[in-house]
Amino acid sequence: MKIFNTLSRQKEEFVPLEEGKVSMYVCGPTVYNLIHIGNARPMIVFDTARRYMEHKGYAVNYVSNFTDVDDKIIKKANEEGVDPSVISERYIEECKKDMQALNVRPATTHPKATEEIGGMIEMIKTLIDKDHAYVAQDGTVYFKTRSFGQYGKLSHKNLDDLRSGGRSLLVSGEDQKQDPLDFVLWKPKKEGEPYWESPWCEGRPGWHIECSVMSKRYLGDEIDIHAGGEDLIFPHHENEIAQSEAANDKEFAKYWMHNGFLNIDNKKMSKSEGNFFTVRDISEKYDLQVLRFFMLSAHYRSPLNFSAELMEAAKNGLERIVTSVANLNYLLKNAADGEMSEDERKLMEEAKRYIAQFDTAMDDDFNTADAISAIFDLVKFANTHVSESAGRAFVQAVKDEIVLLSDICGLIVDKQEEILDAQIEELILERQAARKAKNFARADEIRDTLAAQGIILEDTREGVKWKRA
RNA sequence: GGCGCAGUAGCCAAGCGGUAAGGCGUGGGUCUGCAACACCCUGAUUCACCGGUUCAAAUCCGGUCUGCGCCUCCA
Repeated sequence: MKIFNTLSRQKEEFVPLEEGKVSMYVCGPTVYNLIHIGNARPMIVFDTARRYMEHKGYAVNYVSNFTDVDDKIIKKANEEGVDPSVISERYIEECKKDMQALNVRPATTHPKATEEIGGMIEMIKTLIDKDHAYVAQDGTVYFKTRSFGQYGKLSHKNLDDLRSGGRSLLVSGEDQKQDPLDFVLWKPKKEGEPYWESPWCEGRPGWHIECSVMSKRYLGDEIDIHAGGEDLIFPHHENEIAQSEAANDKEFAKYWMHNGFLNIDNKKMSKSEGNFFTVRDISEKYDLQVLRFFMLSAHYRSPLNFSAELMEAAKNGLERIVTSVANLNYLLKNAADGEMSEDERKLMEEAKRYIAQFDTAMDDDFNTADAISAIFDLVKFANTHVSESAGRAFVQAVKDEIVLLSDICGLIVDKQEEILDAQIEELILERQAARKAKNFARADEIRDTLAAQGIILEDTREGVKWKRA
């Protein structure tokens, strides 16, 4: 399995620190609002990476944090006149709902920044002891960026370029920095802000130190994979590396993975542009499986454009897979028991090729676009070769394959059959009778009535089927 | 200014040295009372443009054009 490592800017063969195990940290959202569809991309793609690695037999320890102390949370809390924890708890719950609807599995651990303050103070102490950090007059603790020789290795920037970047780095309070490149580890509280006691002042942690500490606590000093959006490369991840490696004297993460950005109608999503969508917004119009399918249809490192037309196309594409599985379920009902025939066995051998095709794609830096094309090939195979005459074992085997591959992508394609209420059931029967009597006007009338209720009827060779619109 | 990414059919998107996957859409056909599903056929003599390397290039090198991202909170 190869993974594109931002550190080397190359695909590298994945070799875990410990055989059979993977430790993975994914930077999670700041919970001050409902998550937007851009937040959903890393959740979906790295959840898919995790699922694939588990499919390959790795035990994956997957950690993803919630940043629950931050300016935006405090601002919102002040607006509502409530404690910041009310805001963060609320949006953590909402985020978990969205994740579930996206079929993103919960992490092994979801640490919260506010519950890890002790560890942060410890790490900051260590950094001060090692002379990688210093305390300014007002109690702010800064990381001494130039004390970490490898600073810039992830973002491939050199310190002098950063300095001569043209922009003034002197924001308020910046003048007490020894160097404009230094960044905050701990900052003093302001009036009305939540704060914690520390050896330096009552205050709260800087953003970057959170992830260094939570990663260390739940995964150890050295981890296999650290992931997040590409915008986090600099400064967030660069700073994490500096903090962790300076404090622990070990390589922080072996592989750094970054997903590309999601644009809306070819523009960056932003509230001021009016093209800002939360996951919740999308869920009102689509099953979120469609969003997931859409995001996996391109490579995770490519920029991805979101639009209504593209969602429609994704919806239809996913539908093709779901329909195929529904057909197989239908065939399963009346299929004959017994061993696979010789022909079926041969066909199954052929079908195995698609699994190999899928694995090859995923092994190549999680090429989900290619992997999904393998699922489509399998669907075509099923639609062509599995018919009423097929035996149960064969139908089941083909279905299992489609479901397995879809499941690795986190796509639910085997829809549980619902029980229709008696009234609808009766209408369907009445329609059948009408059709038999060639009373098509009545038959169509019933079909329209049910369609208005969101139930679509299809008369197939094998009988009447229905599905939800 | 620094660093980086992208440009493949109407749309989306793989391929990254061996002669263009897949999906959506369009049009035609088979099936069907009709519709839907499904299946078959329909699509780039060509991969932004110009040069170069090579037996061979969408794939490598150089240049041009266009779009985009990061360098500040941001997935």
